[in-house]
Amino acid sequence: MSERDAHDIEAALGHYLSEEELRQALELLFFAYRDFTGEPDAILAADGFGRAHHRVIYFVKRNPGITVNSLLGILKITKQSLSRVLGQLVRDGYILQETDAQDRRRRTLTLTDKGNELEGRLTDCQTTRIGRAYQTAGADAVRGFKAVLTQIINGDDRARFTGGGPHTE
Amino acid sequence: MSERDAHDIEAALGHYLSEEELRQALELLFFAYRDFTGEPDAILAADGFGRAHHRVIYFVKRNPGITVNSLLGILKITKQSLSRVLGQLVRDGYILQETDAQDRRRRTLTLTDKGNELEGRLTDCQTTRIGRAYQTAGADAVRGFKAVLTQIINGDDRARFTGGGPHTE
DNA sequence: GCATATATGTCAACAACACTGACTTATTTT
DNA sequence: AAAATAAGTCAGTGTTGTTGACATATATGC
Repeated sequence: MSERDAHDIEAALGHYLSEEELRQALELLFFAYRDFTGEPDAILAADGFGRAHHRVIYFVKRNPGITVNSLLGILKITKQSLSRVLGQLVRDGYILQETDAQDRRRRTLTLTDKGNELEGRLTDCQTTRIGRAYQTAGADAVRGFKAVLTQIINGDDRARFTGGGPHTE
Repeated sequence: MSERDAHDIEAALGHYLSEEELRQALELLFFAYRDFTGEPDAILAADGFGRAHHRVIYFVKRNPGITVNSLLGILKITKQSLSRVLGQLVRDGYILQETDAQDRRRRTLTLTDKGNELEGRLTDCQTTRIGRAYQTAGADAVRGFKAVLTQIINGDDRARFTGGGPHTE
């Protein structure tokens, strides 16, 4: 069967979106994510950290006072995986961990000055890249970019982007 | 300083794109990529494979007869990292490796029937997700999605998406 | 008050996946 | 014949995820 035949059959079955079109999307996501994480990874490696540390620092910055459990909910990794990374960041003075006054079982997490400094350097890499892409592509494209990415995200986390600001539950 | 003041200062400095706007993009990429890779990861785990195997299978499917070196250029990992994964896939009968007739130093890679079957199952997960997102977001949004992602990709790989079909060099 | 649930932390073992560095073999190019 | 290229291999290391078992402190429900 030729490529042409395959396409005809696809169309006949009502597949408006060709396999080629969809595969292009897979590849865009692969290459974009690869390059998007490349620069921060290099900075982190210099401090002896990895991408997991970046994610923790980022979401603590975005959700000051977040609890360990909420962070686990965002990252969708195990407690033991987070513990190793979070423990390092607390020991090395990037994250401050305090007992919550309302519920003394909980530990609230906030960035120290040192943590804020590193977070800024890491995030700058990425916002600069995104900012350039946004400006080149234009405001209309940005709306489309956000609309499609929002739909790619599983329903339970999609609300983070359809409502107001960041939230943790 | 209030949030409002911060925004005013940002605007005064000519930052058309607010930090909030750009951080939202970072998060969209994080959550979308996390969920985008979640289902295939589960399928792969059942076969004793990981995400690295998926990438190899995918790009061999897309570039039949690709050489080891070209694959390294796409994945941007070391020869030793690829070797482990590729070796498994060849041994387990997912990928066929043949000496190139033109240049006998080269090994060309193609999927076996077994490899094609697995590739199909993995890609189906992802194209279904993307297809749904595309249909919900609409054709206009899809153009924006592609435009922004293309700009996020480093210049040397951007041409993959601005010209014709897939290529390997 | 006591039982239960929740939040957190920890120990141990394991696997996937990336890295560096050093080296070999076969083949092609100059 | 020498140099460059393509591929493969061996050894060691580090990050990041997993499972399973268990411990401690605190809060909540009856």
